[in-house]
Amino acid sequence: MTKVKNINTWLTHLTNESKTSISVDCVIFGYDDEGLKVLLIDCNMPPYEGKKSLLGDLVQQNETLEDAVIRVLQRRTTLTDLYFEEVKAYSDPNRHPLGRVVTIAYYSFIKISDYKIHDSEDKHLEWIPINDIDKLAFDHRLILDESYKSLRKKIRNHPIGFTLMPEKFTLMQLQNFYETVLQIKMDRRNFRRKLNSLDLLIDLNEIQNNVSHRPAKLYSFDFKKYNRLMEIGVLDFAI
Amino acid sequence: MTKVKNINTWLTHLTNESKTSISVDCVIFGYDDEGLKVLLIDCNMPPYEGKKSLLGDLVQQNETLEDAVIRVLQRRTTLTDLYFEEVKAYSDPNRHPLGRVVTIAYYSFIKISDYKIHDSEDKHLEWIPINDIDKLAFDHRLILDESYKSLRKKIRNHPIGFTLMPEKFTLMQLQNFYETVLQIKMDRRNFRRKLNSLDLLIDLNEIQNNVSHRPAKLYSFDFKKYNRLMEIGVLDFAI
DNA sequence: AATGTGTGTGTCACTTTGACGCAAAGATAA
DNA sequence: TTATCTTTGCGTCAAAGTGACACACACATT
Repeated sequence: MTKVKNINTWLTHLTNESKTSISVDCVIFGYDDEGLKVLLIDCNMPPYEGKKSLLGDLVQQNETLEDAVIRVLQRRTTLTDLYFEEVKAYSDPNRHPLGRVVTIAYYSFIKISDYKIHDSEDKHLEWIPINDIDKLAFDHRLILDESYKSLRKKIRNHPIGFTLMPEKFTLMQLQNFYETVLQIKMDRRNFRRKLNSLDLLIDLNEIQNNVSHRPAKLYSFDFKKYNRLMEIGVLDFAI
Repeated sequence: MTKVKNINTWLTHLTNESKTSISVDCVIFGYDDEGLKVLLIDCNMPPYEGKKSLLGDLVQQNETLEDAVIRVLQRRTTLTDLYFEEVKAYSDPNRHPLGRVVTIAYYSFIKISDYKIHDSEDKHLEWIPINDIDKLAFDHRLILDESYKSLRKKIRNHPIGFTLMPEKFTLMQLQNFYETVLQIKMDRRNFRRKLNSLDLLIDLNEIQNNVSHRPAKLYSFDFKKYNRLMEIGVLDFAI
């Protein structure tokens, strides 16, 4: 009987030769009234000098990948309730000039105003509008593209968008958000009908003021109701 | 200016201390007329003696994760056109008794009849019906559950199912497949209408014979048309 | 008082979905 | 030969959802 070497069956020792470095890379999407942006950092590493890259770091021995992601995300933010999703692992042996580094990509999505960048130490850190991004260092352009695709899919079925709105928002602000992120146009009346049928918006009985046109009504999102419906599994959230 | 240590910005050397072992684990789903099964192997590793585990292996220095998956899948099969999907990375520092092993989980889905198991050397390898699986070694039960969830989602929007049918199949065989995998009941007439509206089945103008009831018509799947429609991006595949 | 600008609303035609019953085809048993 | 069994194949109806589309209103500005 041929002994099939397999890490899940027989005892094997883990040799150093087969160990590799693991990193996490985060596509940090940000939203503000200017649109959708991604947080990028200057990369000084040959041969990618002058290019920008995603934020990431090596995973330490005693932490999970998620721990590492939280570390990367929290280094420059005061956010505690961080949202992130795993996208994919990238493992081309030549993807990193320092040697073999397998990276797991994640994306996050935050309100730009909640993200405090300490200018003095982070001159090289910048929010770049998604449509202005050209080539990136490493395979980060690929990672970005696949993450963005993943985000667009996710956002239609999960209320991520609402966490990025101000506490009180108008329906037009919300629609702009979806149009910007999804890069599509939506019909105003149909959008409103859809949102109405979800029945997850709270009409605050307030209106905008100081706008030079008919003021819009303000709403907030009913997170409580959303969570309740999700728990009992009765929610068809789709925008 | 505080230098932010970051693998994507400044040169750092990759120390051995931060390197870890990486493995891939494959949830190999199989389908035959008895239903949906998973290929499992006996695990002799303390403390999991007597339990079963997924198939997996360590990732070698010069291969991608996908290479490793193909290696694991092809060890016991003659299949060449392997389908697999990445599910998620599992990185709990204590998930493996041999030491730290980060694993990336994949699932595959094949026709059981296409999978040749060499009995003599693989007595410990077995197809287990999905509903008969109890606890597994390591965190493999969790991996299985999340993979199965992922598969159920995928299968409604991708024609994976058709590759698991015999070349010629009846609509009832196809419906059974979806009912088995999704673990739901479907209305026969509505199912047929749906399939018909997709317009991807070829009516072979043949019927079953030697069945003790009205013989069903035989169909095959129009992979050519499917691929053509996918390329031009005009296909709303949903079952 | 007129203008500009974004807000708020309803309808119609079309498609999709879920629920549902009955006759036909072949094999088998009486 | 006939009756019975089992599975196939088909159509309709009501309900819900989708996409397209136009006009009056409210506020600020001039």
